[in-house]
Amino acid sequence: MKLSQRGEYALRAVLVLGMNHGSGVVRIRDIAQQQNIPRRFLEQILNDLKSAGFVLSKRGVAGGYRLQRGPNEISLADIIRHLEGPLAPVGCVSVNYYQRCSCPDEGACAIRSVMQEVRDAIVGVLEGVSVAHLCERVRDLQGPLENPLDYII
Amino acid sequence: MKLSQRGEYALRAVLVLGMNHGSGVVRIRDIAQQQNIPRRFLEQILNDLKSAGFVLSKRGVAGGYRLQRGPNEISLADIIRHLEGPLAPVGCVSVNYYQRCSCPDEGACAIRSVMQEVRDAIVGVLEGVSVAHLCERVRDLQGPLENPLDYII
DNA sequence: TAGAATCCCGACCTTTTTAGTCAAGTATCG
DNA sequence: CGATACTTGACTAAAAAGGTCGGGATTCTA
Repeated sequence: MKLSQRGEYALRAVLVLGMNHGSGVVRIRDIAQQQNIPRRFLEQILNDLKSAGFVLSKRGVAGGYRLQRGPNEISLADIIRHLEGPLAPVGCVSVNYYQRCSCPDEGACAIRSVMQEVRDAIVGVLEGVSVAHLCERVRDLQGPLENPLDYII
Repeated sequence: MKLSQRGEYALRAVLVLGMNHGSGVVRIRDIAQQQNIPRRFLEQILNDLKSAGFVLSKRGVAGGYRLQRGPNEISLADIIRHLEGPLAPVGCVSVNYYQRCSCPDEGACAIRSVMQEVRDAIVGVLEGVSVAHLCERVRDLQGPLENPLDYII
């Protein structure tokens, strides 16, 4: 039931971009430094997020990344699904990535019905939280600061 | 956010033992056949469940496995935790297997607070379902049958 | 228009995990 | 005794995880 390191890094990076939304692009280097993420690895991840349409990039000297859509249009579920595949604990209860399992009778499988509930619980939380919500939480958790740049994400 | 094949097999096997609780032991072979689980692999898994104290075994001709504790004393959370480790999606919100993560300030980490909720949601379901509950669901899902042996799990 | 900064892309690498398999041994029943 | 089951530990192949690296393509600025 694990989120991979890659997935966690992606969320942290997106959150940084969320906090800086509206004020130009942010460099990979800065995100990596602030978040303790290996720079080269983060490059790879952001590239992936870019081809998935979550972020945009700008090349050259004043280059960097920013969110493509608004922070309130991206849910954590979206991001994690793209990076990790199904949110469901087993394929046979996944809505987006259904896969039949090897049990004798799927329709009457009790384990499946429990996993269904687990899936719904997970999705319920993750669909309900957008990047914008996440940014709000950052502000709530850290109290009001003078300078937006001082927020530690 | 995945349950491994091994974990799924374990749950299925335990459920079979749950359904047969009180009527002696069940052979590996029978569980494997009924549940489409590779026999040798299942041996390994049951052994693991045995050393963890979930099941007991009996050797020899009329040998097999049965639950060690009562079906209502074993929750799915227990089993999965033993097999897969933490239920939490990230180590920094795990109660039983806590591990610090690399983010700058864990206390004020917004992602962590969301993952906390995800963890609680997962644990909420899985702690609440015992093997006995699972057996009930089997009966509910399949309707009342003549012979207890006819239940397909 | 050169050069520095930045993203871009694909290949590569190492370690760990997953999903099994297998052989030989030990206990038990009849 | 001998057939039947569990026991134990080693072994393996394939995939995933977690990165690293070199060199290319853009863009800004002096």
